[in-house]
Amino acid sequence: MAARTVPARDAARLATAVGELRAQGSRVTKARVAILEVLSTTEAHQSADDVARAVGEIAPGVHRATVYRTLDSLVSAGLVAHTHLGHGTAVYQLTIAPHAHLQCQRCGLVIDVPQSNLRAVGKRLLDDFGFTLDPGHSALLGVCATCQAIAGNEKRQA
Amino acid sequence: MAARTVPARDAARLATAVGELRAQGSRVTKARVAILEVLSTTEAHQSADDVARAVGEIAPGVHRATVYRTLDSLVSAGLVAHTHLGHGTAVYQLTIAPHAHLQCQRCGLVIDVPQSNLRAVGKRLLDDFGFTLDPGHSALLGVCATCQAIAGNEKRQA
DNA sequence: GGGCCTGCTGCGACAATCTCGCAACTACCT
DNA sequence: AGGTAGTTGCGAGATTGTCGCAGCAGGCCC
Repeated sequence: MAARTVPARDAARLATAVGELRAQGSRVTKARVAILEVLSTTEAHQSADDVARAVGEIAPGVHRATVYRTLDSLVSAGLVAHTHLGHGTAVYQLTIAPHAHLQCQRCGLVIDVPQSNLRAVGKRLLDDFGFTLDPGHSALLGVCATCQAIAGNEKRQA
Repeated sequence: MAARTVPARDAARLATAVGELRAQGSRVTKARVAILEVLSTTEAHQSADDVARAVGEIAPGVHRATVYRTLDSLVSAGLVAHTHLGHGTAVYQLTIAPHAHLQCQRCGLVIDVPQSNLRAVGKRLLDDFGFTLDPGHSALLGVCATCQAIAGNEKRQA
C-alpha cells in the first residue's frame, strides 16, 4: 500500500499532540499515535466507533477496547475533547479552540459555536447556581434553520 | 396486596395525564397507567431502565420493550419529556414546567433551571445561527459548587 | 350487554455499544 | 542491554435499546 500522505498542518498538530503526551509522562505507543493521527486528519466529529474503524485501517490489530480506553485517557489528559450529542453518542475531536455544539434534532446537523456566544449564560449560571459551565462538553439540542423552514411549510399545508 | 397510597397531588397529576392520553385518542392500558404513575409519584429524573424496574413492581408482567415503546410514544404525545444527560443515558419526567438541566460531571448531581435563565442565549442563537434552541432537551455539563470547592482544595494541597 | 376492530402488548431474539480482568508485550529509564 | 510498569490484545459479558409477530383487550357501535 502507498504511503499515507498527511497534510503538513495536520502533521504539525499530530506532532504537538504526541509531544504533549510524552511531556505528561504517558507512553507513546502505536495505538495512541494511530488514534491521534485519525483525530488530527479530520475536523469532523467522530464517534468512538468511527475512530476504531479508522484506526483499524492504518494500524490493523489495534483492539476496539484499546480505542475506548485510550480515548478516555486522552480526554483525561486534555488532549482530546469529547462531546455528548443527543441520543447518547459521544464524539471526539482534538482539543483546539473550545467551542459549543448545536445539534438539530431533525436532520442531525452539528453546528460549531464559539464559546463567546455562551459566556453570558455561563456567568449567569455561576452567579445564580454556583455552577461552572463546561460549554464544549454537551450539545445543545434544537432545530436548525432549514428544518425549521420545512416544518413551517408542512404546518401551512396541513 | 395492600392498596398503594398515592399522595393527592400526584394522583391529580396522574389523572390529568391519563385524561390527556384519552383526549388524544390513545388507549388507556395497564402498562401506560403504570408508567405514568411511576413518573407522577416522583420528581426525580429516571432512566428508561429505572422506570421499567419500578413499573415491574406495581404492574408485574409489563415487558421492558413495552416500557421503551410507551415512553417514546408518551414523549411524542407531549406528556413526557426526555432529557439527555451526559454519558448518553436519557432520563424521563412528566412534562410540567419546561426547564433546562445542569449536570455536574463529578458527582452527577442534576440541577433544574427555569427556562428564563436561558432565554437570552436562545435568542442569540436564533439571531446568529437561525437555530431554535430546545433548552429542556439536553443537559448542560459542568461542575457544581460543591465539587468546585473540593477541586479547589485538592489543588491547593498539591 | 355483547361483539368487532385495531392499537397495544408480551415475548424472545438480536444489534449496538461499552466494560472488565488478565496475561503478554513493549516503551522508556538507567 | 535489562528491568519495570504502563499499555495492549483478547474474549467474555454487561447494558441498553430495537424488531417482528402473534395474541390480547380497550373503546366504539349497535
